[in-house]
Amino acid sequence: MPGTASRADRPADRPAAHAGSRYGNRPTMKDVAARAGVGLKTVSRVVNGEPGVTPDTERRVQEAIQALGFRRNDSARVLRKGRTASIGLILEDLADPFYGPLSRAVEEVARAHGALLINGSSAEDPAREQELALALCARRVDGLVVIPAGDDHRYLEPEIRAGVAMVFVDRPAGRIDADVVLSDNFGGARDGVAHLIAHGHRRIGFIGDMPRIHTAAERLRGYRAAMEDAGIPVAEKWISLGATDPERVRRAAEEMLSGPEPVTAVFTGNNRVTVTVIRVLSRHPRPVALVGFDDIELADLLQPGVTVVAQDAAALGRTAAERLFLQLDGDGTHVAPERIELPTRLVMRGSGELPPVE
Amino acid sequence: MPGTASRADRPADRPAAHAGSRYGNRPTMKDVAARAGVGLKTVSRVVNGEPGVTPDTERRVQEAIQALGFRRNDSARVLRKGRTASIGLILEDLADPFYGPLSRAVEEVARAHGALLINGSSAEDPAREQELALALCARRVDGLVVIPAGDDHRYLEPEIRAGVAMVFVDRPAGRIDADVVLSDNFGGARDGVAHLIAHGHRRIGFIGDMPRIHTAAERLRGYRAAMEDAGIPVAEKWISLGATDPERVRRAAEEMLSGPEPVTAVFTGNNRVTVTVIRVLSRHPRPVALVGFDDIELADLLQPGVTVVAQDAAALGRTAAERLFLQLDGDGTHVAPERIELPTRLVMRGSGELPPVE
DNA sequence: CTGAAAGCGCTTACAG
DNA sequence: CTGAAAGCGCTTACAG
Repeated sequence: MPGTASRADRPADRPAAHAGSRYGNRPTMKDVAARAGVGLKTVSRVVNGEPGVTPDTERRVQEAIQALGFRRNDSARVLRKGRTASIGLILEDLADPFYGPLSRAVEEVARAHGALLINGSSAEDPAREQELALALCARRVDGLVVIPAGDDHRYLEPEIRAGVAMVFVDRPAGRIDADVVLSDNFGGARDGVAHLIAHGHRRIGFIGDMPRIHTAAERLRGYRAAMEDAGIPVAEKWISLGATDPERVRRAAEEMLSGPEPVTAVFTGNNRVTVTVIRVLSRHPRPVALVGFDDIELADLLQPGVTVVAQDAAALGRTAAERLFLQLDGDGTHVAPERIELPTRLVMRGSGELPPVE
Repeated sequence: MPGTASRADRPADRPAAHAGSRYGNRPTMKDVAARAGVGLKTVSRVVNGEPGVTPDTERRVQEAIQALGFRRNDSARVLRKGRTASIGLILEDLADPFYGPLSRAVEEVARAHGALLINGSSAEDPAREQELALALCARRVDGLVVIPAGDDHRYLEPEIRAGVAMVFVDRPAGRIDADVVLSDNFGGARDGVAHLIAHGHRRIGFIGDMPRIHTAAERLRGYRAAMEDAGIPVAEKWISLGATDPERVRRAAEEMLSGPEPVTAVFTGNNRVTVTVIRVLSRHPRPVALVGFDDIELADLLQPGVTVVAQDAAALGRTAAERLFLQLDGDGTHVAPERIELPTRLVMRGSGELPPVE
């Protein structure tokens, strides 16, 4: 007899499980209900641990679930419930050691709130950031943690109005009012450069990232402030901004280290720049002092140890994610956007304490 | 007049957007259809760029989309279409520099196939791995790339039967037949240890991860093979396996470096162990040779440079993800599980070429 | 070229 | 304690 009890709703000629078919052919609550001889709602109650099911009924449903290998389709559930229990994280590059701990911290907070994390790398491309962010919104993530690549986020306004929680980290949002969690880039850089000045340097180079990146601009501002505080006029040839690829950085470093009045110290604007400059300095004939923004692994074991302005990537991620869930878990009263700034820490290891050598 | 044209289906007293409500109150295709004065299917056609809509109709629909700020709910779309265009990646710890590039590589392949990536850290806990994997299956990811924490993956069999693509990376699947992408852990370790032997060492220590982890066991096997090939009997006190936390590793290293017949060289079983051992050796009175499994940043700048057996984390991720989409994009013919092994590379930088010092 | 009806797999709001 | 009906926001399969 065609159309058995358990699969009455499925034609016998339904294609077998294979790539391209609907989820193989997974059993649904309807299948479980048919097999257990109960209603759909009863299965739902058992699956979700809701009360009001007799032990005997429950047992029959559980047996059917086991026999069929049923697993609730959370994707369907979500459509009905409204919340997807997932958040998105858009960062520059998952492979960058700075973002690993940040990402992990966001994940831990999400996990504590029962949410999954969807990760995406913008590759520092504003168009790709936007594409990713909107794709995640289309998937209806509950919230988005964004490390901005672009400087105009008005494209997210409709999403925010629609109720998507949003927090920007590491760099502020562009042209919209939103929660932001930053390191004290200005203060950290100023302290790092002041540290070099305190050790007798006056010709200090600054090699940073592209100036359109907020952190790069802020750190440069810190450099200028420290120099100005010390009454040292800055020669523009001491400053080099641009991509952080090794070739560009190498050339920049070699240039400011040569000529009649070379710099005696360098302040590097982020971890990738620091690594390349360390390589250049290791082959340089005379000692040059170095302070780098961002900590790097093994910095303490180099000769000399690398002095850095360290920021706490995990704390940035954690703070941002907590802020996100604050928006999400609120009672509906609007949470006013805030700007949270985390302190940096000067870690002295030797390279920043070298005296100037002419 | 209550119930205007555009929102005829929404009661006037519908709660305003706030946390907890359904997606704020996003417009749906139905809203767009009402506003444009067309049918639902026409909106669907325009949104999905399907043919068969007159320019004039299309314009009206586009205007309604703009005015309402409509964005298609991909989560609903997915329910109907079957494929979610998302894959999951379960790894040990996103913050570990080894997994960053691997994860990024998986993301790039996913992106090329139009899929999003959901990341989860197992924290080396089999229970957490299972919880995560099943949660992702409940979300109906199309496929799963798993770096196993546990050694029994039979719990995934129903999911595989249901059509979820699955590839294991870095470590093999436990007790199920599935695609696996590995580095040549045995061969790499054997070569690394043979390299130390070739430089005159006989008392060589091995400090590795917990033996239940496949990579740790394989690398130890490589160590033993190299020693046996050279006819060197291994003293068990030269071998230390366990957690990779700095304290444990430090004690293990100090122990085998002390006593009447200390080791003259150490082979370290992964990047975290290597870093700690470098710290120990930097304070040790006499030079000790070192070869580490996994490359580490700045290894070339240390004194001496650190010789390593490098594996290509990005290639592992890329290969695994490509294999996953091979399963997914297939024509339905079953793809037989394969075991793919990627070569490692011995990178000589100095520490592995030090002669034995008694 | 266009649209009404049915359905994806669940939950909600009710009614018994 | 239990279940039939309606609905979440889309797409599919048809019919005009």
